[in-house]
Amino acid sequence: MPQPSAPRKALGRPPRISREEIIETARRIVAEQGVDRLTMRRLAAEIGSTPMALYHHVRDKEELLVLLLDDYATRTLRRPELPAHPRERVIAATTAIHDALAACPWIVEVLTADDLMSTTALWFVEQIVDGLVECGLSPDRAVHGYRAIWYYTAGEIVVRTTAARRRADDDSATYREQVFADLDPSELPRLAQVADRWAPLTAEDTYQDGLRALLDGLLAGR
Amino acid sequence: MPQPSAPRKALGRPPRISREEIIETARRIVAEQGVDRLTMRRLAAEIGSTPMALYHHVRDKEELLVLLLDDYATRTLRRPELPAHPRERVIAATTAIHDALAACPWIVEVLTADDLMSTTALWFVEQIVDGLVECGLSPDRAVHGYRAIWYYTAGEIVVRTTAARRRADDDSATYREQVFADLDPSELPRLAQVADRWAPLTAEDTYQDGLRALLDGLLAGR
DNA sequence: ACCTGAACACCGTTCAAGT
DNA sequence: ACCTGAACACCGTTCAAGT
Repeated sequence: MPQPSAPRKALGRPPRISREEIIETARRIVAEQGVDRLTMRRLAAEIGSTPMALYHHVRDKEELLVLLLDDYATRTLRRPELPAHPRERVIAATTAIHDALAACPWIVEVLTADDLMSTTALWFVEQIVDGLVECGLSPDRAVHGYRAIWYYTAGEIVVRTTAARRRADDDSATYREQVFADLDPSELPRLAQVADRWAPLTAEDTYQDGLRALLDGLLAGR
Repeated sequence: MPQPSAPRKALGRPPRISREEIIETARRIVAEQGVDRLTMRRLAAEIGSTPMALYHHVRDKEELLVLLLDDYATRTLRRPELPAHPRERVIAATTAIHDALAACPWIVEVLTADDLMSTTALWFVEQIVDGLVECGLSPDRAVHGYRAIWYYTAGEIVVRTTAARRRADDDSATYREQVFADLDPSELPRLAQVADRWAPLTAEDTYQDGLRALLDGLLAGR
């Protein structure tokens, strides 16, 4: 969401605060205290201004968050050397996005937006769609395939991040333990069977495995 | 999260409001006005009581939301006749959960919780894990497979729901159109190629296709 | 054009007291 | 045991006015 950088007529007051300064400060607050603490009022205070001054530079809090995600993406999403083999290229591009987002838990609030998180990410989407086409999918099926990959990836991040947050707040972990301990083996035999391994099993990072399975399935018989 | 139904000593004041009444009213508010409008204060007003009376029956707003999801699950998740064939059983059980959640957009706030949304859902999880085992996966791999399916499903719901919400607020749709219209075909050729079909393509419901692909991949060569 | 102050219309939750 | 009233410590945003 780049603001127009066309030279503006120097009429009226010179600006005291800039969009850049706002985003920079917001980034610091989020990094130090978490998204929950990022409020327009706190941000204004931190910047040494008033809440309303911010509204002259961003439309509302929603836009601020999108701006922040965009800033994060351009800052951390470096284009990697991608494998020549198209299937591996899809894996590598997807993993790059995944890892960048997963390292940034506050993103969940914004992430759940849509498929288009930032123009910076478009290059990665291009790699994925192109890789799928080179693997033999029609362009239309490649877009659908990209969507499936994105659902899987977004879901993994959202579920894991929220689970981690709960774990920090604690208490609900014990609730799950309780449920699994009380399972009736005659009614839910499989779950009873894996009950005591559930926590470590679901804690394992199987993102790549699932991604490869999904990709295999998308490309099967083509 | 069932409250203990053991008969309580009838000491002190008889309760004026019950947990059931709270959940019932909360459900009505959410149905009529959306989750955003569900506040402790509004709920209390609607119930003809004070905010603080609520805190005698639920720990906090978080718990209220979980209670509400649980209520929704037990109310709408009817166990369907499942196909005998294990692969199709996994599909059917997953789709049942998916459809119930997808019909309930406010869920996203709570859903992103963890893998354990409600004890009512456990039966469906059992069907999925068991189906995967019968398809030849080890119990451990079956749990991982279930997780991958859950990531995909949760992701689809979260992404679609939030996209729909944005569309209602509008304005960001035009932003995406703009981005796709301005694509540089020399830099992002595939995206440029599908740019004008992007909206209809991503609007298509391909949940089942992706799910089947994922399942195929999880079961491939086993 | 850019910023300020005051206000509006809210939140979730705690605390002390009442019945 | 259950409920009330008042208060605490906040929110995002609008509006009218100042420089």
